[in-house]
Amino acid sequence: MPHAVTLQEVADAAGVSVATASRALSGKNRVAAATIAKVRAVAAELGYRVDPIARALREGSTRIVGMIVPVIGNPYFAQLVDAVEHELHRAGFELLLADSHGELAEESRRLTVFGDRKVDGIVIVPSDRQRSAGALRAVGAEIPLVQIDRSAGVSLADYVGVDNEIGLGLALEHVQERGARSLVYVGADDVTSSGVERWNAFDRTVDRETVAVGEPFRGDFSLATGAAAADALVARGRLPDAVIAASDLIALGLIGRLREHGVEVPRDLLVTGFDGTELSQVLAPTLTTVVQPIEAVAADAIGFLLSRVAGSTAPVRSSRVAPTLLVGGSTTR
Amino acid sequence: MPHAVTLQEVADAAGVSVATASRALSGKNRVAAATIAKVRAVAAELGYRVDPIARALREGSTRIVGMIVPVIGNPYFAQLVDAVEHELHRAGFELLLADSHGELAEESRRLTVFGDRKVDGIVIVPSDRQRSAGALRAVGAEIPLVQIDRSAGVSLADYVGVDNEIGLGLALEHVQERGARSLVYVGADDVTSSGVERWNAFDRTVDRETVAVGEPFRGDFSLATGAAAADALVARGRLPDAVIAASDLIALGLIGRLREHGVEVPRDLLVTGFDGTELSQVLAPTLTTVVQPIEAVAADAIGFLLSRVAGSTAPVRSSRVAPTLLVGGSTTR
DNA sequence: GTCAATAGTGCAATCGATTACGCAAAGCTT
DNA sequence: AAGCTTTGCGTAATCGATTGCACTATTGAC
Repeated sequence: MPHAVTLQEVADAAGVSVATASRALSGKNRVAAATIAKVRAVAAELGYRVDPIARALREGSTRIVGMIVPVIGNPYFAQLVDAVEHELHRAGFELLLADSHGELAEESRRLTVFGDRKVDGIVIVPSDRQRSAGALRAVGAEIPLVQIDRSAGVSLADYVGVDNEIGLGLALEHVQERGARSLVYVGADDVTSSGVERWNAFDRTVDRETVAVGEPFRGDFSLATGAAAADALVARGRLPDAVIAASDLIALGLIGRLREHGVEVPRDLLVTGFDGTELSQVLAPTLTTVVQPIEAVAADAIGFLLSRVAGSTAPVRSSRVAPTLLVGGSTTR
Repeated sequence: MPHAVTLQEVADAAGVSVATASRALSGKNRVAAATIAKVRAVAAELGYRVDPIARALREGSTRIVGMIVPVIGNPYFAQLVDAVEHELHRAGFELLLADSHGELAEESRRLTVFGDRKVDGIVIVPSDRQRSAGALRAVGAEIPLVQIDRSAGVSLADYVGVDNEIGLGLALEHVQERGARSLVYVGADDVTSSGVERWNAFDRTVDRETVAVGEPFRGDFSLATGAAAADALVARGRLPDAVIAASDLIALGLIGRLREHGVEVPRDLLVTGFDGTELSQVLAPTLTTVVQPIEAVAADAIGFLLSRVAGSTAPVRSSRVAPTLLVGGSTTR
């Protein structure tokens, strides 16, 4: 094994002390121009690269950011991880990933490990709107932390997410324009902030004077919830004109199961999704869905995070990114 | 900030030296039983936890494993990451994740970073069957490395993946049983090992005496390839009895786009997938697909990797896990 | 009761980089 | 030319844990 080059070796080869070599490379203190050139040349020739571990020990900074998502298997989160990773790499940070599987205990354990490992910052999609707060507050007091997509309290730490009110509004407006006079909401329960917000947005925005609103169906954000909702709708007998789903997975699960019951979308029923995952745009019918600008959300979140990492003590910020509506086949007959 | 407890503080509180404290906690050298008890009690009370960075500097081991996947957005890889992460956590390792986006340069850059960061091991899905080998060999000489799902040469480093020959065989046999007399293969190009292996398996296994084999369509493993293949098939005019797709995403993209052309699966055409992603089992029609035992693959791979981390110098191993066939609606009329 | 073996512990080096401090040489002021 | 400032660089401490070596105290053998 070609034994990694140390700063000491560079210093020796350049005929200076390690201290000078370090300064020459960082350029942070006064060093003669000639010395800088010499040291840099030698370092390049020897292929010197700083040992991130030694630096981390000394500096207390690892240039690693930890991220916790509830389910990496959900394509929306996969895309989010991808976007976050991209932003971090641009800024020279690595991504330490953990999956909480939606479990509070696991989430809190991972947070502790991140603390021990001295990550420079944490990006988290809190698993529980209320009960995640404790662990977040504790860790957030020590390490810059940004909540993304979901929140456990916007006063707790910086937050970036989509504006669910706008999103639901777009979906509602659209199906009403397409003539839907009876609606059912299929979404997630009150455990997550997105679950609450989307339901509230629907509940407050829908105009009960002009449309009939059926009993909502609420589970989680998965395909399975969509499928279960389909069964329930069919069992109820009369189908609504449209279903507003709180995620693309729910919508896809719903459409798929409805088809098994002989119910075709959009022929018998309109459906809208939420997220704008790639997936929703290739299957048939393509989904009319509220598109989250994932890249923008990730960029904002990492922006917040890195400004904190750089020492900003600005008051807690909360950013809501506006989604757009993408009209597909699921509401077009 | 509650200032992390150091070993020095534990030692002071217990009235021993740091050396003894360290030995008492690790239990690796002879220390009086009473001292061990005392130190452990004090450590627990103070909430001491070793600083992984200091330990890493001293030991040269980080208890971090790096993983590189081509596209985290592909649900199959998302599930693979999930399974790998699970196995690693069980063994007390953290996961540093990077996405190569299928680019060789990016892949090699991430490998270098992993080396610098002194990860204890690397799990990689090589992006290129041939051209990934160089970087893999270089890094693999220094750090335990296991290839998973795809390979850049099974003699290069340990490898664990599905047995594509068996998988394709299952799919072929199944559609023939269902009466298909003409087939088209839709898969990935020769850049990846899976692309090559699945095509070869198809090509060698299919019995050209009893079935007509149409011109294959090859792209990558994405939805888009499936959609493009659908366009091509329709453009050709006569549809085959069945399409054997090399991934679930391809199959789903294909089915979706075919439907837009008015071609229904399985009514007009049978389709089989490959991977057994959760997704493929909820949409309608559910997919007949070759199910990869992802957990088993991940467990084997991490088993190989950790035995190397522990110092094994056994000859390079290669493990093929047998897939099974899950029959769904896409081949059932 | 002497000597060797061994258990238990502390001192100090080590991993590799960063940086406070101090010293010598050079430059500047009056 | 004496005094002061500035420049450039080396010495050594530091981050926190692990461990080789040395030293003392205890135990056992004969």
